[in-house]
Amino acid sequence: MSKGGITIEDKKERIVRAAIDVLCSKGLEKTKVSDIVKGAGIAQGTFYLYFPSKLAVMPSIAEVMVHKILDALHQSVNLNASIEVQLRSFIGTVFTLHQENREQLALLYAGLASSEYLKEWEAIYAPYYRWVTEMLNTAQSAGHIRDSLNTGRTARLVIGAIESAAEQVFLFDQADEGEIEAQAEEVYAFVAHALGIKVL
Amino acid sequence: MSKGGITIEDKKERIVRAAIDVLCSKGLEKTKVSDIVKGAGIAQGTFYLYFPSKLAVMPSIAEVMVHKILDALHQSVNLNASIEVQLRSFIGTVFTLHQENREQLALLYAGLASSEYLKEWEAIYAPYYRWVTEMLNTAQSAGHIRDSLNTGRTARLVIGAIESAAEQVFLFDQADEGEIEAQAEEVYAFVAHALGIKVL
DNA sequence: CCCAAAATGACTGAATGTCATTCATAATAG
DNA sequence: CTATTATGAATGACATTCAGTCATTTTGGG
Repeated sequence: MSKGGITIEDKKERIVRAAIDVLCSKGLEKTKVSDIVKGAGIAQGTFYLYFPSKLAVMPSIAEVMVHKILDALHQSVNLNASIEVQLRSFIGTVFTLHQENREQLALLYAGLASSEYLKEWEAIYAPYYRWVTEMLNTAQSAGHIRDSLNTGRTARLVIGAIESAAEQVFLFDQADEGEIEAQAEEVYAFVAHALGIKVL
Repeated sequence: MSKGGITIEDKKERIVRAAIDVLCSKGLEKTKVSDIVKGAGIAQGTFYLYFPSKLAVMPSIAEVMVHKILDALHQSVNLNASIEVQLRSFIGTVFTLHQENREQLALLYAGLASSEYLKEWEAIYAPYYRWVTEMLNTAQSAGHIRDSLNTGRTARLVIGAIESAAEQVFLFDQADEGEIEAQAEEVYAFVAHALGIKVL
């Protein structure tokens, strides 16, 4: 606010935070820019100094979410463990994240899909894809998964499969614990076979 | 327009058709209800006799798209062929459809994801899931795919994997022919292994 | 150095224009 | 004549814009 340049109070960040808050509680359609600026404690016009339109916040929100996912994965997936164990924690983590952030994630898909922001998805997801590709590379070098797969392409397929499975359980059904567990187990078997995991 | 009850000119259908047209060319945000009614040749207010809001057309559009997908699949996938051949035509068909209707499909994801219509996805996709489940059931009974998989759950995973692969090629990249072919081949291998297809 | 004067640009919020939605009325049909 | 369906102008809600405000920084004359 004053002193030595520390508290520059990044407005953009505050807007994104407020946007996530409001959007999650009111949904995409019912969220007014006036709600967001109220949450961020700024004036209506200020919003437009940082984003050209209401929807333009979406890519920033997406980045925050991908960060969250990667953080969680870094923490829970032990890259030195066997590929089976890694895959299980991967799936568990994604499922937990979807359970805890279903609104945010639903929001994300809606917002990014809308409008012209689809293209940005690729860039935003890039670090996620890279991380999984790396994981597959290691496993492949070690001879734990089939040689015939292309790790880059397959990373996307793995992510797609696991995320769509998680979405289905948490977004559409209000599934009970057993249902969730069964779905997680099914994805595990599906992906494990797809990767051609070799039991040693 | 008059005669014996034949040309009742289903307004609802005309609205949906017009909506698909306009939405595809202008995108979700830039499409005005006035554009849709102009395309359908009706008055502004008439729209609201058939749909409670602009977004409410989305589920109807989704139904049309799922119909289109199922029609194409019925036509191209020979249920008497081996599961390998069925899977290949399945993938080919989905890829072709995504190539030819990328705007419609992008639109669809955006529109359904928006707002409260997410829940309807399940119902709209049901026949699609059922069809794939049936395909897997047959293959499983014949011992062509692994016994351990649950066909219902796996049907969703298969659809998810194939569709997300197709989206990625056509929505984000403007991939060349070779890239598309490579992606299709990779999904085939992925799903074939996932299903545990047994070579006879 | 010191202090006005001038420049800067982040910030504001009322004003504007664009739609989605509604509603009083008209047309049509049974 | 009544019920149903259709109309399109009127309404109100909002996203976006813009003419200013104000704190801070820069300038240059003493």
